[in-house]
Amino acid sequence: MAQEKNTEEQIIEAARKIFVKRGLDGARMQDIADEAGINKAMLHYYYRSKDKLFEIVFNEAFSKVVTPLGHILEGTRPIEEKIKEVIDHYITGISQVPYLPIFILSEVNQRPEIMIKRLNAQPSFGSIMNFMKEVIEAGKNGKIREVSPIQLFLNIVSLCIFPFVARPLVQGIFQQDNVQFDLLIEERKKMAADVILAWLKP
Amino acid sequence: MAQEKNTEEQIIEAARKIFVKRGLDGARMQDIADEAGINKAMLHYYYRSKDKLFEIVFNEAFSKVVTPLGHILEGTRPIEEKIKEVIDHYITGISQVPYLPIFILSEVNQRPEIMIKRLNAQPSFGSIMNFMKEVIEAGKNGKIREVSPIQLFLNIVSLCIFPFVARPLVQGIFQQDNVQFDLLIEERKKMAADVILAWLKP
DNA sequence: CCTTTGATTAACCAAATGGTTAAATCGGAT
DNA sequence: ATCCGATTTAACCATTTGGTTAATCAAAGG
Repeated sequence: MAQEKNTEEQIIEAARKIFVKRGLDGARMQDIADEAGINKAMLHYYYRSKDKLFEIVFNEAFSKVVTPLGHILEGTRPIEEKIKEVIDHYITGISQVPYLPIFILSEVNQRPEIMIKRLNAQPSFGSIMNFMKEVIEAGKNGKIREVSPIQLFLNIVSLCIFPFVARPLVQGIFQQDNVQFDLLIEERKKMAADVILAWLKP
Repeated sequence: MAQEKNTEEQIIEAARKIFVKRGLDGARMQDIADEAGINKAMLHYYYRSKDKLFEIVFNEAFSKVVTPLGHILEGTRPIEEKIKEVIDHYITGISQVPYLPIFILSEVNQRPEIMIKRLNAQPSFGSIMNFMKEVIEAGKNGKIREVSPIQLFLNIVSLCIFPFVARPLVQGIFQQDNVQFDLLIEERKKMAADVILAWLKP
């Protein structure tokens, strides 16, 4: 193990790894300690309890995956451009942390409470609401087909995230190795935008 | 609790409820026993171990959610009709068991092994392969745009399943109650097909 | 040096958990 | 009524697990 770093950050790194891989219920404090190469008591010395430690890891993951959705849709370019860019950026971003979406979705489905606080303390969804208005506007102006902005948003996120969440199934059913899967994801950056824009064409 | 039924089935029902809600790691044998209104030892009397019991519940869930994908695409009607129908049927089907997709995806991501056996013992994916050929054929004939059949398949499944998997997030972000969410799902039966068919238009 | 203070560890603890067992109970056949 | 196998239960067991504690270590300051 690469020691050297300060204990606090070592612990967080280890906790990230174990919690994300095994979930809150499946993770063992001892495993986190082992992963960090330290004594189990240190976990409690620095972070009180398993729940507290988990909260930190979860919030961090939530920020990486959900928050970008709030920001990335800002700007003043035409809506088609925005959509193209958000899809490309988002898939690229998730590719760096492909195991986070299923982690978040699993935990949020099992314990919706952990998300409530986070959403409230997260006013960045204002920009999503802006995007919604923009969609309605563009629909009325005939620039795009008139569609439900929520459904549009859901469609974009579905096409971007689902493949990562269903990865083992996809690879199992279509007998893909990791290289093939990465290629499939790469293709989707352009394709997902094509799908959405074809639908939006007035 | 409604007693009356034979113990074996009572246990399975209780196990379904607890495992699907809490996952393998989060589920407690005692909770299953309580839910079934029987002694914990009965679980082992009828089903040896927690893992064995879980396997039954998981396989059952897998059949309900994944297997239909293999069957529903059969038949000889034009491909656009098939897609429309598969989407409508599939969303309707999942609506009856909306908590199963996240259960399956969570478990499969945590323990891909449990899926491997199941996929091998499941030759019904032959019909998916048939569908793939059909897509390529239709592409060459100019009936639809030429697209990767795997991506098409993934797009369909993404649009159908993701909303159920992300339900707490969707309801949280857009402040929807259950009625509104059901409405959103109902809308998607037609909309998801529109999205796919607009993309496929040659 | 010695003391102090924060960091670290081994040992420990109580509760929870999956699983077992031996005894009790039930139900039908004789 | 009695026997016999299947079913059911309470009590028990070993292990795991999150968490605590008291002792040790190490560096800083005097």
